[in-house]
Amino acid sequence: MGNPRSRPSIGDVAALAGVSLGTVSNVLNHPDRVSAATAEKVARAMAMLEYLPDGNARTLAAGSSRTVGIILPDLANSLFVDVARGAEAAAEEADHTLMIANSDTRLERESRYLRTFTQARVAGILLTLNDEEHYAAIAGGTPRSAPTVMLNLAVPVARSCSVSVDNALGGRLATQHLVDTGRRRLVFVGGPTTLDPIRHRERGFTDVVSASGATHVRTITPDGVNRSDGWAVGTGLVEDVRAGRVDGVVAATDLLAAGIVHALTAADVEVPGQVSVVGYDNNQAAWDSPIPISTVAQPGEAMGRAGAELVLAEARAGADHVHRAVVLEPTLVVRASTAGPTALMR
Amino acid sequence: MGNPRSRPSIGDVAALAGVSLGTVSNVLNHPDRVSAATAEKVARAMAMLEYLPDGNARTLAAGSSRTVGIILPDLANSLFVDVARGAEAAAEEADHTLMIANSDTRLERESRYLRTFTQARVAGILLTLNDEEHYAAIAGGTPRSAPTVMLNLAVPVARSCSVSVDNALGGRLATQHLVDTGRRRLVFVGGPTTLDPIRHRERGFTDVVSASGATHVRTITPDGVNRSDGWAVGTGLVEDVRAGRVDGVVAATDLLAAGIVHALTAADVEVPGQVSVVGYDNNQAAWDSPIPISTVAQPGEAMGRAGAELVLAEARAGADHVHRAVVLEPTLVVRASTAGPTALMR
DNA sequence: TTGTACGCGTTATCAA
DNA sequence: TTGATAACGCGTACAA
Repeated sequence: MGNPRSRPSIGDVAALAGVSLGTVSNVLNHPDRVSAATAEKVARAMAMLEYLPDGNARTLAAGSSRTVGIILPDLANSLFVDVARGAEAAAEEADHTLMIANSDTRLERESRYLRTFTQARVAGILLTLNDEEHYAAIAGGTPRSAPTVMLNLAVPVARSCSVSVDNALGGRLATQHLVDTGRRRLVFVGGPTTLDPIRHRERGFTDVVSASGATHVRTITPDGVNRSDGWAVGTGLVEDVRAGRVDGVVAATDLLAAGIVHALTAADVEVPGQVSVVGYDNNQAAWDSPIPISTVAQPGEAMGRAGAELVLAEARAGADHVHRAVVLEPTLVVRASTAGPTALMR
Repeated sequence: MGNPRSRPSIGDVAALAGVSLGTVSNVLNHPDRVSAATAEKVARAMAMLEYLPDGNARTLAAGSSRTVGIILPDLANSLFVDVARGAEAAAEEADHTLMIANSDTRLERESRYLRTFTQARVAGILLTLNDEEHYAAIAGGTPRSAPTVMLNLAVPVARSCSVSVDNALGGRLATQHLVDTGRRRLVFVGGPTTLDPIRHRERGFTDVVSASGATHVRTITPDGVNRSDGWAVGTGLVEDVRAGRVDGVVAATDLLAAGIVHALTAADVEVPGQVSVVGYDNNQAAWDSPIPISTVAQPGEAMGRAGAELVLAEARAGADHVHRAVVLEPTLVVRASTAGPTALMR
């Protein structure tokens, strides 16, 4: 069994320890069924040979592996790094391993990694999407696979578990904060409307605006949600702010907000003196901005953790599992970009 | 073969297509050995059953998988995200899949994921370390495994391939730039001395200092390399700068540099008017700082790409592979924190 | 408590 | 070109 070039197999261990093959397997998977003495012998043999069980053979025989796969849309976004952290912690506690794949928000890659994880027979898959269309495309075209929970996107609970953040609440939080600090002429800066979370944030915005009697001056929809897009938006807002037509901005992402603030201050508009700006995500971009930006923090780690726990629970439950939709709550983080006019940055 | 609950196997496809099992395998792995007509039949059967080959059985039989594993120390550092990107691109071109694991710089996790990848029989492993001690610990205690290439740390070429960046050159680049712009009283801000790359950066620093006749005022060694550490360092430098004892700072990371600049400007010290500051890594922190920070950019994507190519080459070559050590060159990125005194931020 | 034999889904070899 | 069959390394009933 096993020529010297290949890695030692369970048979080599058995031979060296002078026990049967099944016994070695037992010390690995059912230590209780084996006497302390033999367990010891076997352990020594394994150490001598530097034996490492073959995961593929194991998974093949057992039916599923002790790995959880997570598909992330953007590793450059610290939110998703937090998600990975949380998922990993939960997986680790359940004695599982987390494997991360980066989809770059591209549908083709999302489904490719989904396929890869499925073929690997992972115990569960965490799929992080922020685009409704991608979900629709994926929900249709994928063969039955491991338990999958959707992260960051609320989906019909009939189809799968999901963990999402209440984006409408986040929008309300940001907007209410502006209203509470005396702002009345508000602008919402969004992004591509296919991005589900952003649509919900805008809904929260409009809810508060109408309830509070503030004015929804307008919604601006840049092509993207990055700093450069924000810069363009901010430049376009300069005149409105100077004329007193706008005194508050809710941006759908921190990068957007950072760009807006940058453009505004570059034009000598005072933030928050003349206009307050709130971002979203609590990215590094928010606290790292010349004027630290107030923002809505998403519970990334909690999301990852909840996802991993759900998917593992589903893996255990099997057929009689019922899907659950967990909705987490974002929180407001107040910084200089919305403080009172006196709290200018020094 | 296969009760209705489990996924269809290659046997089910064979039965439905009316061919033998081996033939189905051939259309999958050796399409040339099969007639167009049967290939067509089989393809149709696979589609009907939504057949997906089992990766574990595949690698078990074939000996190794078409997956490359990468162990990253810190997903929050954009450098490593770039590395992952490059590795993924190269893997994809070779028709392989990249799996990412996050070690958080913890030795225990580094070796755990190494074990996981080894058990999974991945085609190759990319191990990103920045601590010499961890390398020593790992080089000793790991059973023979898949081809492994070290990223970010130059190791004896006798032991494995590696892709690293010339940190001494980076240190020279940063320091020479300071000297070229008229700075003479220089401080190096490092970090834990077990961090190999940082030691090399400091060596580059001292090389240029002595060659140029500038003064090495001192080296400061904070506990960590983050923004808060930088803030503390910057605060401590205020008096030295005011007194003209220090006019240039080379920091080992951008976060450090950002903290230093932040502390300095908060104390009304002009950057770069009174003191220039250079960072390292070209992180988001560098261009996102109130005063954008000059820095040394690491070729992260190139590093990942080279690593993946090396590891795949080694996997193909087998026994007669000879290790190679690739050393990449960093580049200087000049921004406001070192521009002439007139180029103050507005 | 320990050993035997079979099955997991695939690849690869060899005949036909 | 196609079909039968022996590995691949391990988990697990079942028998001893």
